[in-house]
Amino acid sequence: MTQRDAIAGGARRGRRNRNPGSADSRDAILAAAGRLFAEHGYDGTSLRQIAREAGLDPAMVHHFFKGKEELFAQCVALPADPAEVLRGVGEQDPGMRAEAVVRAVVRLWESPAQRSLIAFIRGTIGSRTRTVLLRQTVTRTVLSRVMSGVPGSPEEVALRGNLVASQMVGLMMARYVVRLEPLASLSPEEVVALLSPTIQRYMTGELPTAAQQ
Amino acid sequence: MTQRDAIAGGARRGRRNRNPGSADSRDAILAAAGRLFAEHGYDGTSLRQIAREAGLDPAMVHHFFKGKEELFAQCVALPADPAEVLRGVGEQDPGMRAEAVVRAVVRLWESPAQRSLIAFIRGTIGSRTRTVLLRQTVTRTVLSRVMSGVPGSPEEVALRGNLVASQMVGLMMARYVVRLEPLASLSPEEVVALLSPTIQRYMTGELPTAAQQ
DNA sequence: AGAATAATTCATCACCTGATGAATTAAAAA
DNA sequence: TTTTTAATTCATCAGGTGATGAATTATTCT
Repeated sequence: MTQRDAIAGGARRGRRNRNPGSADSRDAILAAAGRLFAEHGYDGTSLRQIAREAGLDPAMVHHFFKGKEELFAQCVALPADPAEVLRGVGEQDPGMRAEAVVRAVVRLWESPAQRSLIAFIRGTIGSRTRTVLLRQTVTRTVLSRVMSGVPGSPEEVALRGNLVASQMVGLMMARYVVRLEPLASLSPEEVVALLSPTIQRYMTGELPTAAQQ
Repeated sequence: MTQRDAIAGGARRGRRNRNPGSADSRDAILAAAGRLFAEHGYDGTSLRQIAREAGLDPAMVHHFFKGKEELFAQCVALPADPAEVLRGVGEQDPGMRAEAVVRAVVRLWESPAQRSLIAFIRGTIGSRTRTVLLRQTVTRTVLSRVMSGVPGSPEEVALRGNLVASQMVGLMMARYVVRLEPLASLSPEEVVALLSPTIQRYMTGELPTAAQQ
């Protein structure tokens, strides 16, 4: 009598005899992990919570993923290819590029990738070592595309890129992470209209220097 | 022979016979906790790490503080009284207030409170529940002061406040948390000069609306 | 001097964490 | 059909976590 007593709470062992219509266990884990990472951050989320949320045994997580780090990476790596999100932006004339940049970023954050992005932010900001990775990603893959072709010395362009990044990061934090109202409820186009002038000034406008005492 | 063998590694029990010039243990704990919370966030920092960093027994933490939550609160609550930091800003004419606002914020972040502020950010962003607290703090105690006396309907002023917050939050993240270069190395006055026009426009300038269609 | 109080260490507790390996069962491949 | 592979559960490990209570020693109060 190897068969378990059906009345005893524990689920039967072994492979399930059918996928009852719903998604794969692997996807269930990814979905649950995405929600929880986005809500409680990396350290604040345990594999057992994820398994419980997905209705599975904790060991399944290790069966499908090498460990917590890999699961987090899988949850967070998908959001979007920067090259894809910023497609066409680099070819726009720098003097009119701001609107395209803001629109691309807002589009991305309105997409289903939003949860992964929030998880990424929460998981990344929480640790200094992970923050280094964020900085490299931002400068090498995002800013290089956004700022390509902008006139000026390399240092000046780098500074302009930093300013652009500061406003865009602030937008993401305020609108999507902290959810300040009424900013969080604005339509995408309203956001584009409100921020584009700032971004354009940072990219190609006049940059004031510090007043000499 | 209740006395411990001096050769055995363990330190002698009981109260230390003198403060050898250095700071109190309580302060050592606060200092170590501040550093570690700022570096690894709330969940990523353990009481044992803090005690080790401070050169003390882990039980000391519970002797001086009720628990981890209270220690974090003590580390993070001190940074600054918003009323103090923004002293005088509210009385400035709204049409010329931006510079004062940016300068006050940058001054605060250049002060010794910086570590606590970073710890606060790291600890707060990591969790959704804590983020709610951040939102209330920002809107009720900071924005209300910054935006007092700005003309316009309440909704419009709230939106302007959100925009100001988005740029200031972005500045803090980019310059102090992520440390984008060259922005992180600029002098305070250069930062003030670069950001003030944006802040002023958000506070009292023209706000473009979304283009129809 | 004696009593009260504060600082310090130690030995634990109960719990949670990520991880591993074996056993069991179904599906897929041969 | 037989074999192989994949999915699932269980029992468990070693270690870290926050927390507590008692024992020990010094300082301070009376």
